[in-house]
Amino acid sequence: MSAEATMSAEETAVPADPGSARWWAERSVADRRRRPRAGGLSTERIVETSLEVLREEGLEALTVRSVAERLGTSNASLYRHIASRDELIALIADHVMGDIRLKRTGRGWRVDVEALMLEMRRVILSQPLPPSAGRSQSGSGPNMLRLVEFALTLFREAGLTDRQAVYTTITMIEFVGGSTSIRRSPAGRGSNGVAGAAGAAGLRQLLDGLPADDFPALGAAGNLYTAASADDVFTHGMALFLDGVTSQLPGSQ
Amino acid sequence: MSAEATMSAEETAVPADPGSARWWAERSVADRRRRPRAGGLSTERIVETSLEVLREEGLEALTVRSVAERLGTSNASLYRHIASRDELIALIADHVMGDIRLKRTGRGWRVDVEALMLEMRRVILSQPLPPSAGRSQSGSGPNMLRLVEFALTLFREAGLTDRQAVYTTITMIEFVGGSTSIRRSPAGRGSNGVAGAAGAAGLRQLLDGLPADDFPALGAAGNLYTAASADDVFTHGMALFLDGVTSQLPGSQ
DNA sequence: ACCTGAACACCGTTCAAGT
DNA sequence: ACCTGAACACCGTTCAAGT
Repeated sequence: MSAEATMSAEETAVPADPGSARWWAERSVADRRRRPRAGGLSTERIVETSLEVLREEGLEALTVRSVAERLGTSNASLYRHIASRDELIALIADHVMGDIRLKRTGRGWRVDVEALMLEMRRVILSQPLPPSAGRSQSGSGPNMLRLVEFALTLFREAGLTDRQAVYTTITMIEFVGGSTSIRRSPAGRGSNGVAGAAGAAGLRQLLDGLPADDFPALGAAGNLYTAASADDVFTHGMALFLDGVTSQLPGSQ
Repeated sequence: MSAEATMSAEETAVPADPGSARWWAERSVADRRRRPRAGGLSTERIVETSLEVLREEGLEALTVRSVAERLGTSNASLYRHIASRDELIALIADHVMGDIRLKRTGRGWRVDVEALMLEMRRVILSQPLPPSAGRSQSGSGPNMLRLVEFALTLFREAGLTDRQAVYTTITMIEFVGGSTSIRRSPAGRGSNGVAGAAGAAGLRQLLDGLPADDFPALGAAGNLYTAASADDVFTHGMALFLDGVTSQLPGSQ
């Protein structure tokens, strides 16, 4: 009864944060009572066009105005389908996650989880939205739920308890998200190919300016720190994670 | 020689991305030739005032204009100390990391690393900048380098090779960063206390709307997924990480 | 019912002109 | 050398008025 009161209050209360679970829930309800016209605007067309803008001009150029212009309408028209720019970004963030392919190899949970993590990383890095912009807003979208369902299945079959499977799934998503958002050398639009090299040179320059006495470990391992590639670090971190999961399985003494 | 050419070219080439290693390096050079006046503006005063704005009104209210007004100067004056709003955010992001206390317990590497991770999480969550905004721009700042030095020391003393210590340190930072930026139920400024409860209710509502046949695992573990607290998930993920590190130590067969 | 021109209330950033 | 008024070129969002 009090649960029901909570449910119905959600419609009228403070508007839900774009990308939050409640926002996705309310949006799917609102979508059902929508009656689209042929040839008219639609959320999908808006998202598709937004991706074009992002790919060609980057996040800062993604304005309600630029998307409307590309669609040949007034910017005010978009507000019939999205309530704010933040909602647009939330929709894009989950839409892009739809590119993640979920498949079993038949060679055991560890191989499958590893493949899933690599696939997540590939999609997050190749998508035109900066990882930092999309991540916090995509966690509860339909495509992410699909991924959660898949990961839960893998971990349960591996032998984890339901509770362990849930926690491990969330941890996996957080880890992949974290490892894709830091350290992409010069993030953003002005991406000339020199990115990686410039990043390493800048780091070298930074370490050289440090007082050696205060940073003995960085002095000793600095070259490795400078040279560490994001791919290698991810591979290492993924192994740590998988080893950790293995140590939680019933069989492992 | 070609290395020297690279170094000197960096001053004149494309401006460095705020928060990137090169940006921090160039900034520390520029800072040395600055000659501040008594009672005048300074980067520190600007950062301090920005934190006030953030604490009281949130990220969207943090404008060059609002900071200038609070300082009693023209907004144009800030551009003598920062080149853009993004630079301001990068400075804030690292400044806040200075609150992270680095200390040894004397009870072994695992206890120390665990304390460090909890301390990072505490500071990142209590700082007024949304984790997603600060993270990608703080990785190479002076306070983060201090933390890297400390973590490298712990992992080297634990028995990891320099290469393993470097990769493990980066992985740790990425993991803590990732786990703090997803799933803070309704991120942002409108934070009333009901945050967590509303987030759980929204998630419940979302799962209830799912076709049960397509989501068997979520159907079975849905309650656990809805109820999982961010703290518990972090504790679990941290254990996975530490178990993974343990399995890489020389002693572990 | 849908769409949109025009306006509102802002932004970040620049620069010529002041002290 | 430092500071700043005023302007430039934008934003997201709203809403009355149209079809």
